[in-house]
Amino acid sequence: MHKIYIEELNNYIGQEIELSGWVTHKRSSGKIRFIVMRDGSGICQLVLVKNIIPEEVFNKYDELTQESSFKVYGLVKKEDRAPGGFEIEVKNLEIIHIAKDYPITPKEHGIEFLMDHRHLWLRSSRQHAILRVRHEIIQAIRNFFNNKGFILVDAPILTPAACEGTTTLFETEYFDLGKAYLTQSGQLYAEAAAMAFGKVYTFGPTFRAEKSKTRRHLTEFWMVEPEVAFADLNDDMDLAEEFVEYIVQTVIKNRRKELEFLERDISKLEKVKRPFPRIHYEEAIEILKRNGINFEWGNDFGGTDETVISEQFEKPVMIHHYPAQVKAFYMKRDPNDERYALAVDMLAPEGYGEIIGGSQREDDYEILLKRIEEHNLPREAFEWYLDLRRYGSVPHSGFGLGIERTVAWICKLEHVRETIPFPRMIYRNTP
RNA sequence: UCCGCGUUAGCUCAAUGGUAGAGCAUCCGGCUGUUAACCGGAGGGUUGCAGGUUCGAGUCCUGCACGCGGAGCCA
Repeated sequence: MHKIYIEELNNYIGQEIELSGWVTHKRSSGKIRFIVMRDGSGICQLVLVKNIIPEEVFNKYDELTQESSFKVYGLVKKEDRAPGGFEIEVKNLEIIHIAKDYPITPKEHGIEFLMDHRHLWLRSSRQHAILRVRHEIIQAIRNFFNNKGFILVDAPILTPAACEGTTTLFETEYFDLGKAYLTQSGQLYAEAAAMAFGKVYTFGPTFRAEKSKTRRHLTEFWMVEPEVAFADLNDDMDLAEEFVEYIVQTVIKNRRKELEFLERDISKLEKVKRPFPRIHYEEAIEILKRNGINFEWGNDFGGTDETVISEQFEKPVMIHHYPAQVKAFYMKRDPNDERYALAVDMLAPEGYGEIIGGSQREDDYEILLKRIEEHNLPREAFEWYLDLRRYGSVPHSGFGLGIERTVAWICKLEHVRETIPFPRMIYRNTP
C-alpha cells in the first residue's frame, strides 16, 4: 500500500492508500460518518459507512477528538462534495494519539487567545496559506539574487555597536568585552562583502527595541539586504523594482491557491510590473499638499502621509532624494544639492507603507568620518567600516526589504503578526 | 511614552443599578451524504485585581494589571 500525502491524492484515484495526519473536525449522520483530516499538505474527507466496514473500525470515530493523530487506510475517490475534491472510503483506521480538549475550536476566537496559542494556531488553514506565501517569497528572494550572480553573505547577529542609532538596541553581556547588541541591520557588513564580491546580499533576522505598537511593527523581523559595488542610486532603484516585480509575480504564479483562500484581489498584484513610478521628495510633498495635508519640509513621512502618497498609484512607488537630516549617516549626499541624501524608500500600494529603504552610500573617507562625528558615533567602532573607504573605495548602493511587511502586503493582512510563525512584539515574547 | 476602547462560562459575546444568559466546545441520546451538519437533553460562573458609592454593583466612581486600536519611530 502506498504511503502518501493528501496533495498527491490526484495520482491515486481508485487505489488503496495510507495517510497519516490529524483530525480537523468530524460530522455524523448516524450510520454514515465523516472525518476531515489534515496532514500538513492539505485536507481530505474520510467516510466511514456502517455495514460495509468492521464495527470496530466504525466505532473508532467515537474515540477520535479534534487534533487527535491517526493513520488511515482506504480507497481514494474523486468527490466534488468533499473539501479538496477527494475523499477516502475508509477500510481501516489506527489511532496514534488522542488529543484532549484542543483549545482552538471551530468557531471564532479573539486575537489574544489565538496569540497565546500561536503554537497551535499554526495548524489552521489560514495560517497555512499565509506561511506558504511567506515561504514562496523567501524562495523567490533567494532565486532572484542567486540567478543574478549575487553571493549570500551572512552578517553577524551579535554586534559591537549600532548601525543607525543607539536608542533602539537590544543589549546583552558579552563575556569580558562588555556589551554586545542584537543587530538592527546587516548593511555595514554587506558593504564590506560587496567590496570583496561585487554583488552580495545578506538575509537574516534583525532586531529593534523600539516601543512601536502598530500593525506594521515587530521587535524581531527578517530583512534581505543586497549591496552592489559600482552602483549608483538609479542602479539601486532599477534593482529594487525588478526585485519586487519578481517576488510578486512569482507568488501569483506559484501560490494562487493560497492567495485565493485568503480572498486576496489578485488583479491588484498583477499590476505590479515595471516600471514603478519614481518621485522626488518634493513631488511627494506636492501630492500631500494637493490632498490637503500640511507637511513641513525636512520631515520624514508618517504612516498617514505614506498611505496618501501610495494611494495615488497602482504600483509600488519609489520616493527618492529625502532630506539628509532625516536619513542615516552613511548615506551619500546629492553632489548637486547637499540638502538631499541619495536615498530611496519604496512604498507598497494599498496603504502598506514602506517595504524598502535604500541609498547610495558615502564612499569618501573624509566626509564619512565627518558624518560619524556629527552623529556622535564612537569612531573606534567604525574604523573597520572606514577602512572600506581607505582601500579602493567605489560608489556603491543597496537597500533592505522587510519580509513581514512584504508578506502582509501580498496577502493583504491587517497586521504583520500573522506573517511570521512566532512574532515578537513589544508586549509579547511567548510562545 | 501618549490618546482611545475593552476585560462576564473552555471560546465568542449578551444582560435600564434589582434572581448572571445564549451560541459553540464538552458529556448523554437520535439521525445513511454531512460541509463551522442538524435535532433533543445535561453539566459548566469569586463577572481581571484592590478599594469606594448604594438598601442593592457585571453595570456607577478611583487606582492597578493585562489586552486591542491609533500616534510618534521605523522595515
